[in-house]
Amino acid sequence: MPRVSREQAESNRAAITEAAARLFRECGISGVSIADLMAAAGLTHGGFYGHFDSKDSLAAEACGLAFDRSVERWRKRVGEGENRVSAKAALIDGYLSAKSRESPGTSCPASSLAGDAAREPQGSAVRDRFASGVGRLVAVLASLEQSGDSETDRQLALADFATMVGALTLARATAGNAISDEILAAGRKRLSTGDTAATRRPGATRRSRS
Amino acid sequence: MPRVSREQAESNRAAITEAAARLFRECGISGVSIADLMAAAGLTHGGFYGHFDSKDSLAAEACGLAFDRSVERWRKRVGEGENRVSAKAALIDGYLSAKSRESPGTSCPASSLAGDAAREPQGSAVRDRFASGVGRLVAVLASLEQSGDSETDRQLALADFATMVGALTLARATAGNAISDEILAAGRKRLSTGDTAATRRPGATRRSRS
DNA sequence: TGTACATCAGTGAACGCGCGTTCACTGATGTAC
DNA sequence: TGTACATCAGTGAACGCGCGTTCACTGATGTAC
Repeated sequence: MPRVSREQAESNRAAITEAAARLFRECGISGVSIADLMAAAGLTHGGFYGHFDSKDSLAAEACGLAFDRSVERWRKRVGEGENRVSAKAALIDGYLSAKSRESPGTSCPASSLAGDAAREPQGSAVRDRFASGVGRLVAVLASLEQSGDSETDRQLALADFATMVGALTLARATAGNAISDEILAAGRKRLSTGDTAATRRPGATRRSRS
Repeated sequence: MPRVSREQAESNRAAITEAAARLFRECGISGVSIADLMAAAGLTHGGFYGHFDSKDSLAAEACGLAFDRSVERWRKRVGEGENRVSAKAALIDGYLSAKSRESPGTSCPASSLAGDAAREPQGSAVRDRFASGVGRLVAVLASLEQSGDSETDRQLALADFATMVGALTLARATAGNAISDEILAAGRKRLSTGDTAATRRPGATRRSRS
């Protein structure tokens, strides 16, 4: 049955990358074997090196693909929002949801792959894709801020993104424990109302907002 | 040379756990072998099962130990602060520092082990220790809030902690790229000034604070 | 206190297993005429 | 358009390696008298 059309081969390659983008996010890069990956794409393991130089090289491509998809989805949601505030609220509520917590394979790679990326050697392809992906997601978030100053917008977006990634990551690591839902809720509240310790310090007046 | 005093054996066991608490945070649980661990404790790999039932069982103990140390350090810093505000500022500045980013082996396990914990099966000992550790760190943070309402204090602490963990995790995953420092700085600013998009929305008045 | 012996902490070889990677092979695809 | 042949995508066995775990062994420690 071997020797397949060039078109089919290209589609097989894409299927491997797609499977990798999902499985690496679900199980970690070292948690998935080449055989697992190929089986998920409907192939046997031997053909792998006809498509990729190494597992690492696939990991970099899969990481890039996962970020591409996330950026794409964020942009789409932003386009659907009535205004920046509601678009941002939709993004945050989707991000910090139980559904998102339970589907690491299809949700934000900045959360599901951060641990893997942190342990890749500096200068590795996976790390490069990761950093670039984070930058692109932050840029989408920054486009929704309205401080009037682009530097401030970026700082706000970076802090918001850190809260989103931290809350989702911790919620996943504690799933099954009551604190997991609490973390998601606290993250949503922080990002929608802006409540922080500083705005809550005694003597500070709380502003109501629409 | 074998057969060592009971006292020495106990100290060897402690050395293995200490090494594991450091190496697991640095390299991930699956990134360190039993032989690595034992060598780091000055022993050979064969003696491992005289001390622990399995690698998993050691991982749980090491995870617990790492959190114990973090909680201890946080409490100590809190005790040293002149007041709650300055204690919290010291905690945050230490947490979101380049030094902390570069020393995952001795800093907060909530950041360095979150990815590992998320991929452990639910109900596993490692996950239990992780969730319990997160709860204890959040409790220390909550004791520094002063909203006047303990439920609110807890929510503020959970959101702050998510920001801290997210910023440190992302900073580690992007270390070597300019965005890494930006993330740490944005996290520090958010947690010290309370700036969020909501407090920055046009028309919102910023309060100055001491 | 001193002696004789049982215990058991640590050693290092060995186990089975799964991994990333390689390779000889197959036979449908693509191409040259 | 049809034929003959070279190409090469995919197969499955095999490779070397490192892993978690087991085990027979050693000899200092701890204990019973």
